[in-house]
Amino acid sequence: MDSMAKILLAEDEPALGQIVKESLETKGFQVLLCKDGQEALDTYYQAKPQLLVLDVMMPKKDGFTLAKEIRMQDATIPIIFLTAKSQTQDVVEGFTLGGNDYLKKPFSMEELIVRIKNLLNHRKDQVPSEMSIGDYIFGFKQQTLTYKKEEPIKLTHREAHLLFHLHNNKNQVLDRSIILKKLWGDDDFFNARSMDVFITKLRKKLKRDERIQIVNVRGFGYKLIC
Amino acid sequence: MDSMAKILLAEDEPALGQIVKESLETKGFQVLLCKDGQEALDTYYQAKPQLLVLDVMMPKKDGFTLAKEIRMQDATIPIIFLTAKSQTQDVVEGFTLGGNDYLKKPFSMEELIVRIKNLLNHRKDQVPSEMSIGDYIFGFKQQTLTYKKEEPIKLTHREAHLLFHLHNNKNQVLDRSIILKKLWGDDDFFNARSMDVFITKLRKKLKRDERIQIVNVRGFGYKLIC
DNA sequence: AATCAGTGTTAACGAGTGTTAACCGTTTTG
DNA sequence: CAAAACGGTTAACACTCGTTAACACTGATT
Repeated sequence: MDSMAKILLAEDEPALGQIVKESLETKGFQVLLCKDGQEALDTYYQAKPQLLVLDVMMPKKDGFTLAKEIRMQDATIPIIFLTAKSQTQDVVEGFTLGGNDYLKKPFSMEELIVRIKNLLNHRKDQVPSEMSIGDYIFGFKQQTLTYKKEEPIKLTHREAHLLFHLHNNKNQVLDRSIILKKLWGDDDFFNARSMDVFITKLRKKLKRDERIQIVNVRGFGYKLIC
Repeated sequence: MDSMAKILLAEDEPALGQIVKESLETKGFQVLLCKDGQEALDTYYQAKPQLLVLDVMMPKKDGFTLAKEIRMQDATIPIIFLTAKSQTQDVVEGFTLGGNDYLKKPFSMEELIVRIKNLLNHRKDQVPSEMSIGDYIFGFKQQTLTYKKEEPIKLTHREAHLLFHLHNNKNQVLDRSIILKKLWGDDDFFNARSMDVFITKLRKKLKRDERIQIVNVRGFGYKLIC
């Protein structure tokens, strides 16, 4: 299984990229090495790898921006970020949940391999594609909400991710800034307002079961009650 | 209350499973014994237990993988892992946060029972979602006050928390500074006045049942009488 | 190339929530 | 009794959030 896995590696420093590529290949992975973010995005669409290893600082498109675009296409593909130690902790942490992980440079190859194997193996188990919310069934990967036996309601990427995090923290207050960093990568005024819009959209789509509520906690965040 | 608690026990070794099941049953728990991870997952969905005791090493689906899936459904259900001593410490520790705990095999039944009771009791303290105050039903989680069969009155976050603390200390004087520190994080002049405003608001919303009163104890705090 | 549908962002306005100030009566203190 | 302290209540205010709609961007289709 692992032996066939296709890995996309985006690293702008040629020497490092080559070493990592070769090391991974000796472990039986197929490695696609890209030297900048744009090339990585193109390669992603073309080759559909099972896992991404992205340098954060890259020409043309940085790792986070790239990751966000790819997450629009695939909500669950595991991503490992390679970060320089100068990278601030909190920015990185915003990305580490979900199918993500990160490694600080310099890192050992063993460590990278362990994490790759871990993400590839446990992936299927980590995100059970369907979860129940009240009388709804929420298909995260399918991006659908199904009320009892009715026609599934389609969710957009943002809606599905937002609901996913709310559900993971159901009956607890989920901090605005945590959601914003996870979904938008940053916490600024406009993102915050955008998020409010999606809360409205989710409330509409969830209103068939009145036991389910998304309650606001002023100044802190939202709480999914079910 | 505990006596009615449903516990899911997943343990692949039949002899051990049977012993634990019977021991817990003599303590008044209802025990659902499953012999592998897959069966446990099915049983979980069907029976909705209040607590899980999972062997880590099991056929079909190991305890950690199982726990992850169940956590997607319920982020707060307490889980106790049973681990062989060969299990490395650090792997186990990754799972001990949240509502989790673990026991190294071999373990004593007393120890298991203590931990079960501990987790079940703590949990109840954490979220007794509904409590009755006179003829009202106070939904703390839902932030509502329902008088008999009428339309629920909505409470704001502050109102709900304030009432929650008053109710937790009903018929006793609750010190001003304690509430202020818990709800406002600090005890200063302005917060104190703000709190008085909320007391007024609560009194209004509680006035349908005249047996309920929020009495001021000059210089000390408030007392909820019901 | 032009149009269209889907998605996400920005803007604008109104409603909800919490804080502060002001005024009042009551109780305590000197 | 007068002054001070305390608390009740209301209203004004500032800030946050809910909601709608317009707009921008992307891909797909014709």
